[in-house]
Amino acid sequence: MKELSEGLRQEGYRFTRQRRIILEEVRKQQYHPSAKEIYDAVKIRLPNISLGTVYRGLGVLTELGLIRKVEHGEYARFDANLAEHHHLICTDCDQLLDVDAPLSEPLNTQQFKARGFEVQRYKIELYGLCPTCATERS
Amino acid sequence: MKELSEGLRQEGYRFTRQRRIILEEVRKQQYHPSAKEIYDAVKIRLPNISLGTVYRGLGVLTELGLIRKVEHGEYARFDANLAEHHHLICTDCDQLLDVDAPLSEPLNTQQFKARGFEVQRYKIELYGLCPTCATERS
DNA sequence: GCCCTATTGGTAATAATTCCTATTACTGAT
DNA sequence: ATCAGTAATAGGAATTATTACCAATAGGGC
Repeated sequence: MKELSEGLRQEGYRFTRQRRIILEEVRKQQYHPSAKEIYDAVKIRLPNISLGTVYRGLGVLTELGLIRKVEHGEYARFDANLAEHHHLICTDCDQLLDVDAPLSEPLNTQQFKARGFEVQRYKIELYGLCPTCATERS
Repeated sequence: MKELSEGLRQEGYRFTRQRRIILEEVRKQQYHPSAKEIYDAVKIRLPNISLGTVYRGLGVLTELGLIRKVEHGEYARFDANLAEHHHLICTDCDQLLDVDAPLSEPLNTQQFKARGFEVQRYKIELYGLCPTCATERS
């Protein structure tokens, strides 16, 4: 949690019990929890926490780079897995899955510089069949 | 418009004046209009059209592949530019811009097959500085 | 033109996210 | 340790994009 308390202080934020527990709970989740799901999990430990605090906390954690926000579909999801990975959205069952593998050929971000874009990071979303649905089709 | 009328019929949809004009107006827009902006533009030509019809029309057009839906930020945006291109979200001014260039090295989608994923298409979102903001920084 | 059914318009409902305000709790300095 | 100043919180209400609903209308195959 040192990265949290120091990260917060560096940006002028405060290290609060709520934010610590929000981060802990996001890290416990396996599958891209929504703000509401995180709220429910945190609420067990902090029964008085409000949904607004969770939203604000998630925003701060995202800003600090301690979690990732995945915007897809009707609500945002959060992800504490910071290793390079991409997301597959199954066009059959509509699930969001991790593809835990870096690209075999990393994307050359320099190529966009010629057009004036300075790329800092990128996100790849793959659409197709997840392993389960792909098997069922064959 | 033949691709629209035939595409619609193929899927059991009907070719209506509303859908035709929605497509025409999306094609007129340069910068990823929102559903509301399309609604406003269509409303000039069809003053009685309802927002729900525009949403439904955009959904059908997206399903037929005649337009693309770009989900980012607080609302969805639509794009009639079907040429391969990617999107840059400027981390400074928060604008969504087209990067009208295919990748110098196309993404190898076969690499995911080994993990059981059958990739049909993919979307790359670049985050960084747009030409305007990049210039202002230097 | 007739009939069947998808579509429309208008409105109400839904749901994610943000906003507002009084209260509480850190923080840094004394 | 106490105090003052400031930022964060809880709780609820407000906002807003998107969907759902339903009676009336209009494609389009015959």
